[in-house]
Amino acid sequence: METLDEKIPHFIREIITEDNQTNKWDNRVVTRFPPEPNGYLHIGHAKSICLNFGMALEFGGQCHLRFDDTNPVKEEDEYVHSIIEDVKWLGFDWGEHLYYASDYFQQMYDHAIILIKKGLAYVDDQSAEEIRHTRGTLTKPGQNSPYRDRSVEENLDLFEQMKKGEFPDGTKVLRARIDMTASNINLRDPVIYRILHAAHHRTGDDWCIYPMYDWAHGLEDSVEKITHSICTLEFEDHRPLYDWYLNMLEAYHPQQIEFARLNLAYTIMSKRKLLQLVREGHVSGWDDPRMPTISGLRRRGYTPASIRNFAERIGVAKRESMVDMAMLEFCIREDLNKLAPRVMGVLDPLKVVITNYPEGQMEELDCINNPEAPDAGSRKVPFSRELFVERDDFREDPPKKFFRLGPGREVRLRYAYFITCQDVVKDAAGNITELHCTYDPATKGGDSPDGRKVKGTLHWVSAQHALDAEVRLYDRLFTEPDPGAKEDFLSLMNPDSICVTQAKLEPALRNVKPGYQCQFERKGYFCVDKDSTAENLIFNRTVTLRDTWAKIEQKLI
RNA sequence: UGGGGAGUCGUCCAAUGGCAAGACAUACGGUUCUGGUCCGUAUUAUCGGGGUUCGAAUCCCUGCUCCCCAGCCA
Repeated sequence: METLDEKIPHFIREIITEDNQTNKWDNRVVTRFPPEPNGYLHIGHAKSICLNFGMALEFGGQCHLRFDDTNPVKEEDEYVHSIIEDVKWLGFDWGEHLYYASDYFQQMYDHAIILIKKGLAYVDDQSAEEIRHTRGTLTKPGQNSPYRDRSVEENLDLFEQMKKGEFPDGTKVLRARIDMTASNINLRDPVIYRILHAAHHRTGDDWCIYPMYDWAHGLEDSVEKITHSICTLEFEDHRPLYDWYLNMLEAYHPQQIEFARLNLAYTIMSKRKLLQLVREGHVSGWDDPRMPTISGLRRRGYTPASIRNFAERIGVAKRESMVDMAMLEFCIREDLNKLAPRVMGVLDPLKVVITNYPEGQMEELDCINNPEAPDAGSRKVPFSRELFVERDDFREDPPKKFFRLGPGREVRLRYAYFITCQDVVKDAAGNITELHCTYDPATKGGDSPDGRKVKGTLHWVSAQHALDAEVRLYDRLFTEPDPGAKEDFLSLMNPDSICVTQAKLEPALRNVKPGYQCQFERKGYFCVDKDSTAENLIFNRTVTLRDTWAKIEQKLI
């Protein structure tokens, strides 16, 4: 597995290095990636995955994949499968260490009993609403529950009855007995167990009480002997609770470390909102190529290495930030530039007739597959009298610095010939339908023996040999940098986030299969979509090439 | 406004009292049969105010701004 050579220093790397020096964990490094299976993984999770697996790899440790499945009403098997697939695809290996929080339900229950016996937990009969009211506010302390001082025996008995299903949902909870006046709200007698008569995707109807995150998570980390429990910033003020539980239980006690989650401009990272996009059909699914999900990026043509490199480049810190999409795009271009074979495809075809080229003649021209990879060799591409070029490569009235085709202008057809535009053919409405050009037979292959220079080189395909294909061009999903900040984020969706065109491709692409990636010269990197068939080729544009001309043109306007 | 965090180029992110670095982006130039790639050059930053120090992004004081927390979600 290849990732960036340069390791950018960050505080977590530093902590682990220091822990190893001081022998804090007997030189063990055990991390974990603990997703809740209630949605598909996104690029923000990729950052966490790369961090957790990356640290384990770098320090010769181990990273566990653990499903934090403590809430049966939101979790589904489909999600665990997608998560497994995505983490694997990113290139990481958890070995034997695939775990589920639900595997620890009995242990968690046993530990709860220990807590009760220590007088540190009690069964509360208050309703959710009452609990909310007595919790106090940010500035006002809470009040003790009237059930707070039940005897250990009564708590034990009630808790057992809760487990046996003798109470309906919401009628009782088990709470930690900490401090209702704590300035940290998480410490105001947090709920440990709630009653939920719901089928769990793995344990079925075995349980009708389910542990809350804070109770479950520390215990999971503890039984797995995690050393560094890395999570995001919003759990910072849960750490005192994490520590309290483990201390009271006198259990093995990992160190929780928080870092800033990834925010990417012009997209959203909230699972809830992503789910909404899927459920309401604003996108085609979790793997819609416009989605910031791992599966969406994969379908879009992003490679695992590009995502890992991205994760390394953006670094790890505690300050909230918004990463530029340009960074991600740079990473995928960088990777695909080395790997992707070049091919010619015309996205918006304009017919060109080479008037002095013999009718019925065809020749096969040598084209280099990848100038970045000499070993990739070359291929033959058919050339004939009628071709397609990109409509945008011709201007009837060329602006300044436009090097492409225009009336009377000469350009090179890549690997083919120099051609000169002689005539512009239009329909009754004035639309350009065809260009009549002449070619210089002496320039075969694309070089002029007389040393004549030409400023533009165009890609092309032979009309009679061309393949038809559907090409899907993607743009950012939202029109504003931080759509997630608005509740009404749907109104910020980019109406042009997908644009479908009928393209003409060189025939070598006839048998490509889903997942195949290439560069359409001068246009961008593309991959064959999973819905593509031999009869109906479908390509997704992964990312455009850097486009200097577009910038120049932008400035002219 | 109680508690917990965070403020360094446009965007990410380094520096651990000793020359404010790198990447992306941007601009310009070179190379080029992709206006791609590659190469070179350049621009731009320590939240404000005090203090300590020979020396402060870093330490102290003070102010400001931003983020998170009042689920029987994670």
